[in-house]
Amino acid sequence: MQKTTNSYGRIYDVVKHIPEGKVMTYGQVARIANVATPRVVGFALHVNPDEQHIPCHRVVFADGSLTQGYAFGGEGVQKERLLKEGVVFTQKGKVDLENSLCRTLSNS
DNA sequence: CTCTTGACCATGT
DNA sequence: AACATGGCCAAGA
Repeated sequence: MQKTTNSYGRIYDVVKHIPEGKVMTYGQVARIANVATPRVVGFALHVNPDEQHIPCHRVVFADGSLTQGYAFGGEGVQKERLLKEGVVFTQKGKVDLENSLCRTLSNS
């Protein structure tokens, strides 16, 4: 596993491994995927070659806010999707990182 | 090879 | 608290 495909392959693998009801920040994914900067993560998800198998909606900002600028299928759909998965949101419209942030994958 | 842009993050004002 | 700037790395033209 974790074959050294490209940095992208690692990103997709990590994102696909995000458990339901949990979310990860771009920086977190970048760190676990051994990617240089979170920008590459965002870029990788942007190309999104397997959107049906890559839950990019489970990837959020470090603040817990959702993707600004572009949605994978509509505006606000991401939030609806996360809510349906069991992710908790705050009154501020952000993800409750205290409860939904996946840190179990933190690879030392 | 060089320049620009990009689904970010942290800091400063 | 909100807005603006800098820095990081990679891919496209």
